[in-house]
This record gives sequence, structure tokens and C-alpha cells, in this order.
Amino acid sequence: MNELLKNIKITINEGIYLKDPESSNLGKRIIQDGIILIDELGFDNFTFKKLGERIGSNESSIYRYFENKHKLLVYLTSWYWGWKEYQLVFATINMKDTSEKLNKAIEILTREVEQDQLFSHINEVALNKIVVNEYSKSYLTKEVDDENKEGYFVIYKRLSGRLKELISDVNSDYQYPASLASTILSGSLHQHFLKDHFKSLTDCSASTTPTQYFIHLTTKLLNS
Amino acid sequence: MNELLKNIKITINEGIYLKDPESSNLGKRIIQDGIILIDELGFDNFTFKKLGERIGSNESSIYRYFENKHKLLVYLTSWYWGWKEYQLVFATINMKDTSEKLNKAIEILTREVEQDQLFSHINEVALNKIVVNEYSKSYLTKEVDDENKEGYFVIYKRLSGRLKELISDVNSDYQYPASLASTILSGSLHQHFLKDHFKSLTDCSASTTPTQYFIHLTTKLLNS
DNA sequence: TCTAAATTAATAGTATTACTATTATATTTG
DNA sequence: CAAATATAATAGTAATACTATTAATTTAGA
Repeated sequence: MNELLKNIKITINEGIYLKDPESSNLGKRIIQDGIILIDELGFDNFTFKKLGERIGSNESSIYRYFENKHKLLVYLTSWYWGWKEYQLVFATINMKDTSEKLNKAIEILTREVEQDQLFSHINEVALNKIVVNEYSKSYLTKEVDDENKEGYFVIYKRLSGRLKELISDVNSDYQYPASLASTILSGSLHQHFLKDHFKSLTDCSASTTPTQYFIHLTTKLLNS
Repeated sequence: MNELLKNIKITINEGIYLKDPESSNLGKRIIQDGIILIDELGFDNFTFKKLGERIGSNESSIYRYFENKHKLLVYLTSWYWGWKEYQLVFATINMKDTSEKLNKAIEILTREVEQDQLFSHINEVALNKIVVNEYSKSYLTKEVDDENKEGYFVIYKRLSGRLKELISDVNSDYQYPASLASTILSGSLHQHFLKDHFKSLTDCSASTTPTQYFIHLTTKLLNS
């Protein structure tokens, strides 16, 4: 089993990068240290120059992998959602009960992230923090429609679609499965953000998790 | 009544601006044309230089009102939430039935925005688009905790608190009133965004509104 | 109404960002 | 081992996000 897993690679749309960062050592360092540095500085303060300094390489070399830092963010967050999708599919594949399956999916998509040994150069905990703090910046742009057409957000859309299907499998009469799926996905990031910065705006805390909130909400909505 | 309304001014935390833009003609043009220009260019491409050119004034004059464009965004979005709060309070003040009151509040907070004649130099339709596309950028920063301490987000927090109270008034046993309130507020912006750019991720469209989705969701959740 | 104070406009300048281009030096591959 | 490819170093540009200074204009008070 572990041998099989070693061959898993999360596939990212080729239009997002100029050169596949998985194809070289420098590329992997760009990803590995890029994640750490964006987490540390925040995306707004992050520059390729700073990343170059950090990895002992040159700004211009990084530009040979990614056109600009926005594309790097799209790459990293796509990877994150691909990783979540893989977990979701893997964990629910043998489940038969639709409610159990949906609850498992919600758990995977809303829970606190832990390090995954499978992808050694990726710090998933830091990457999750990037997704919570910066994901919306990747699509809240004037170029969103063009980039969407180019397939930059396919992984996220596919994941949201899977969740929507699971919702409809539990209750095919529910009228808003797509909206509920997107509410869970983006709402979960938001609740995690609120518990770290705006405690008064959420009931989530150390003892109450976004997972509990969203499972309760979904259960109530679908079981009438 | 109209005379009374004419004196309404939405009060913004003084730390957000250097000089009150409501206090001068130039200040009002900064707000009025700032809204149009941010809507047109997107916040990322917006600069004080471009705004200066547009209003026939100088970049450095704008800096005397706002330290930087981030503060202008915080100002504009605060104003927006203050405007929504005023609508909410005004519309629900004489209502007795708690469910009716909550539904009215959700309607006000999630509906399509229309021009308000009361505030002549503010284009609320454009401002709403700014809030949908840019609001999260105002708090997804490394400075969020400091700015929160300074009171930059009080209006939004107060509004979310009001919604939370209305939720609890309908069903005091519901365990997640604060999370539900923030889910409705930020989720509504998100659903509006999705229907414009990612139709497959939402059930909202010309015929189905975010208001319907959130009222259905809230009703189901609170009435057991 | 005149003067002083305050505001605004114009100009210039700086550090940083977000790149591009060129060339030199490694490294890999056939 | 040569050729191809990748990387590093250097330099340069246009735009951004400001700050400082001074001049012109407006406003407010005596």
C-alpha cells in the first residue's frame, strides 16, 4: 500500500506554471520554501526576490517557473485542494451509507490540518494557513473569468462538485446542494479565520470545531 | 420624516482616516470617485495617482485624507456595513414577531443592492460590488489583529452581533448563533460572487436569490 | 475687508516592486 | 566529451507607494 501511495502526484493545470516545479530540485525548493515564506510574511509582503534570497538562488530563476507570484498562489492552493480531494476520495471510497459518507467528507474538508508524510517537501500545516488567509485573493481579481476559462480553478470546482453530489445523495429533494457545498468549503476557511482573529464572530474555539458546526448544520438541513 | 433622515451620517472610526472626508468637498470627491474607480479597476489596480488624475487633483492631496489605499478600503467597507446596519435597525424596529424580524434582517443583508437617494455622493450599487469583490482583502492581512484592536472593524462586528441576537431570539437553544450570523454575512457575499463568476458552484441565479437560500437554511436550522 | 491660517496643488524625489534581457557559469544528457 | 539545458549574476525599466517642500488658493476671524 505505501509503495502504491509513493507514486501519487497531484496534477496541476499546465497553464499555471512555465516549468513544472516538480521536475527539478530548484522547482521543489521554490514550492517548499515558497510555502514557508508566504506563511511567514503573508502573500502581500511576499516577493520573488525575498524567496530567491531564502533559497540561495536568483529572482530571475524563479521567474522561469512562475510568471508571477499570483500564479504561484494559484499553484499552491490548487495543490492544496487536490490534496483534499485525494483524501476525500480515498476515505469515502468503500462507504455505503450516504449520510456517513457525507459526514466523513465534511470532516475531511473542515478539520484542522495535520502534516502528511507522503509529500515530504510540502508543509501542509503552513499551506493550510495560506489557504485560510490568502485563498480568496487568488480569485478575487479582475482576471478571474479568463483564468477560470483557462482551467485554473478546476480542482476546486471538481471538489465542490463532489461535495454537492454527496449532499444530493443524502437528500435529492434539497434545493440548494451546490450553494451548500460552496458554503461549507469557503465557510469553513472563514470560521477557522474567525476563531483566530475575531472570536466574537464565531462559536468555534478550542472545544467547538467548524466540523461540528457544519455537520450539525448539514444534518439539520437534509433530514426533515 | 425625510427631514429627519437628512441628518443621518454614518460614523466611521476616526483612526481610519487622517482627515474626515465628509468635512470637505475634496474629501467627498475622494469617496465618490474612489468608489467608481475601485469598482472599475479592481482594488489591486487602483492607485491614489489614478484617483488624483480622475478628480483633477493631486496624489499628495489624497494622502492628506488617507494614509494609504488600504485605509480607504477599510473606510468604504465600514461605511457600507454602517449603511446596512442602519437599514436593518430601521426596518425591524417596530416588528414584534421574532421570526419575521430575523427574516427581514436576512433579506436586508443578502438582497441585491439598490441606489439609496439619502447619500447623494455615494453610489451604493458600485460600493456593493466593491464589498463583494474586495471586502475580504481588508481583513486578510498581517495587520488584522492590530487594526481590530484599533476598532477598524467595529461596525461589521456590531452588525454580526445584531444578527446573532436575532437568531438567538428565534431559538435560544441553537448552539451556533454567532457562526451562523457570520456565515450568512460572508456567505451571502460569496454566493453573489459565485453567481457572477462560478455558476456551477451555486444554485443562485436570476431566479433563485441568495436571500431565498439563506432564509430557507436559517428557518430549517432554527425550527425543529 | 484685510490678514493669517489652513487647505490644496504642483513638483520632485526615494525605496521597493515586479518584472525583462543578457551573459556567464554550471550541470545534465546523449 | 560535446552539446544542450538549467541556473546564477548583473543590470536595467516602468510602475507603485509613498514623503517632503514649496507655491497657490481658499476660508475664517478680527
